[in-house]
Amino acid sequence: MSPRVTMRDVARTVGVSPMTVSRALRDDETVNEKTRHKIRQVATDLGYVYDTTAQAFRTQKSGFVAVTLPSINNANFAETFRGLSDGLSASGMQLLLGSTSYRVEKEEELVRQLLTRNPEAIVLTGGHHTDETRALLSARNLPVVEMWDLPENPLGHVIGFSNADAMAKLVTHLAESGRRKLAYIGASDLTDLRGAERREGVLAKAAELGLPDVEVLDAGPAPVSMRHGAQAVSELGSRVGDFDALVCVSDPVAFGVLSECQRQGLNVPGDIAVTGFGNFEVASVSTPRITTVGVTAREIGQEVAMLLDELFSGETQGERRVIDVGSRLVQGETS
Amino acid sequence: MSPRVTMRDVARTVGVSPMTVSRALRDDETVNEKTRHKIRQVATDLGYVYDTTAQAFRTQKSGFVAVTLPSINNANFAETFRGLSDGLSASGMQLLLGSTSYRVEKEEELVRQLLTRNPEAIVLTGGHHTDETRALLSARNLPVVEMWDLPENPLGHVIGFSNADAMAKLVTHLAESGRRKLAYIGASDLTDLRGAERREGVLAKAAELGLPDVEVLDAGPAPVSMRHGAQAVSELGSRVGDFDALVCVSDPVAFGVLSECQRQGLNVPGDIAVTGFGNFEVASVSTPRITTVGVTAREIGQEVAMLLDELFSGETQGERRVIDVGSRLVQGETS
DNA sequence: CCGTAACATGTTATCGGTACCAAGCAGACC
DNA sequence: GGTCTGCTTGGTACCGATAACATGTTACGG
Repeated sequence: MSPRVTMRDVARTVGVSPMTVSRALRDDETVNEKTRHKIRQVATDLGYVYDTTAQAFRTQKSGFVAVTLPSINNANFAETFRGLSDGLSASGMQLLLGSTSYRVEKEEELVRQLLTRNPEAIVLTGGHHTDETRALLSARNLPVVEMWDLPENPLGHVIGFSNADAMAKLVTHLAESGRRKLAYIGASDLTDLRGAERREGVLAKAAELGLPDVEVLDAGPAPVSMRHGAQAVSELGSRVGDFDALVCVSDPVAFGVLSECQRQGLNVPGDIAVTGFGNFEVASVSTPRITTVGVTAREIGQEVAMLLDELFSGETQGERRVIDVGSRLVQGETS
Repeated sequence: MSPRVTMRDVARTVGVSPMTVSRALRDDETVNEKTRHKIRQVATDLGYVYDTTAQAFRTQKSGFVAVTLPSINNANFAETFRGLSDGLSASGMQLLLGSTSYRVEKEEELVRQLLTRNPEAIVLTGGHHTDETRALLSARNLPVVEMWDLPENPLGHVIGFSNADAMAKLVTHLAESGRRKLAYIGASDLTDLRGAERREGVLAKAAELGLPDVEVLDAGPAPVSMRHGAQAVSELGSRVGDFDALVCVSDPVAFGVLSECQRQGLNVPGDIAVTGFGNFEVASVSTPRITTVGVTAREIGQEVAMLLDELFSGETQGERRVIDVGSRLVQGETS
């Protein structure tokens, strides 16, 4: 195998020093324009490929931003990732993506692994982490951003919203529309901590408004999706008549619920209301459209990107930023 | 800022050479077990974090596998990514993800960028690439895998299926059910080349079966999703009555189409059939369930991972692998 | 007691860029 | 002419790990 072409080779061919080649390829304007041109030309001709690994090593700047998502297969997180990716592409940063499967221990392992790549910043989804994760991150002098949540005890910057508040808006809306007997459908276990916050938000607001106790229906372990929503209703059988509103942890679950209700001949919203979370595309396209809470998934990613850009360009000096992007009720036709 | 802790520091503290530390941390069994233990202990105590960048540089092995996807916000590609990610995690490889937005020029730029990170393999979605991309890849001695397609002129290994064949199965099924007048709904432009293959598959099979000409309806530029399907039907207005089957480029589009049909009071499948592609969750949960073609998104990723594992472990010697994972008709209730 | 093997550890050079400092050279100005 | 300034280029060391080779140490049979 022929050894790789390096700057040295380019330099020798052009008749300059490697240093000049390095400068030319990074568009350093102190290099004479003709020289720069020639160097670029020769580099292309020789099939030279810049070695970012070497650069990262020498400069101690990896050009990486580490990102952890609970799941990549979730339209909202994917949108956030896209917003982040697009927003950062200008600055030349590469995203290093890892998926935690909604589990903090997995997150810890992932963070440990990602840190060995020397990221210049790390973006975590959610505000729940193991102590070890917290320790690992605070031991380093590394910008940390938590998103999709408003943690009480943030590790660094925060760009998120309150899951509990968002659900409270829905419950209030349902109560105002005369719904009384609510059921909550979401993941059973405590692995999905954002889901747990939503559930608590529902229970708290219902209690505050003096509604009867909300029944919590188990849709199985996280991540729950359309089929789990459908199944939950199916398992409920005739007991579905006990409720006049089904509050779901997410739009996909709500869609599954809606679909199964339709299959059973129930009238939504006549017989029963259904609500979701996240303003996924399916909520606005289904018939009837699903009442949900809109969160600005894409913008969260963009905001994070903007914040990181500022940090990298040195405009911002460390002061902790906490941005609540909020959420808004999106009234559909299912309530 | 305190300078980072390196192997040298660990070595000094333990009283051995850096080489021994290196060996110990990589679980080299030639290192005495007590020594190994002590080194690990000290490394933890000092807060040492292994520097993969330095390792990658020294060994000229990045530990990266580069992956390009048309879109991350697509359940099927996300599943493939997950399969790949899970399958490779054992081998310690990190995925470097890039999104092409369904454009080959974007892919070229991405490939160029990814190559500077010295990936040990590259996985591309689809079989269409610019000449420059092909040149870049063949200039390197790098395993290349193309997936989600069966390209005529593959760059390396292939794990995919025929998009045209898949659609042909649907058309055959529709024809056998007595449907005659088909419309195809998909992206208009030629950016989504997989979509284009599907369209051609539909047109070819319809012609072969002697069906009337298939009308191609424009759902806008790629990527098209639920809302575009709904909109296409909406724009069609009363002309929807001209058709007895709507063949859609993907399940999300089909769902949008189905939903809008329901909104207009059409009976699916009584008045008109609707079909999708990809066997997305929405197809199996919607009411009625959507007839579609199942592709094994997850398994494609797993297959790629297995292939790469073999390549990395040196079991396989270069011979080009072409795996057709096929596709299968999934009959729903919309046809 | 010696040679040899098996095991454990150390030494040196190196991967490909680039920070830092030095220096050559042309033109301007006194 | 001498000096100074600005522009352009070069030399050297180094980032942190590890491959390749060398060395030291112990065990054991003859």
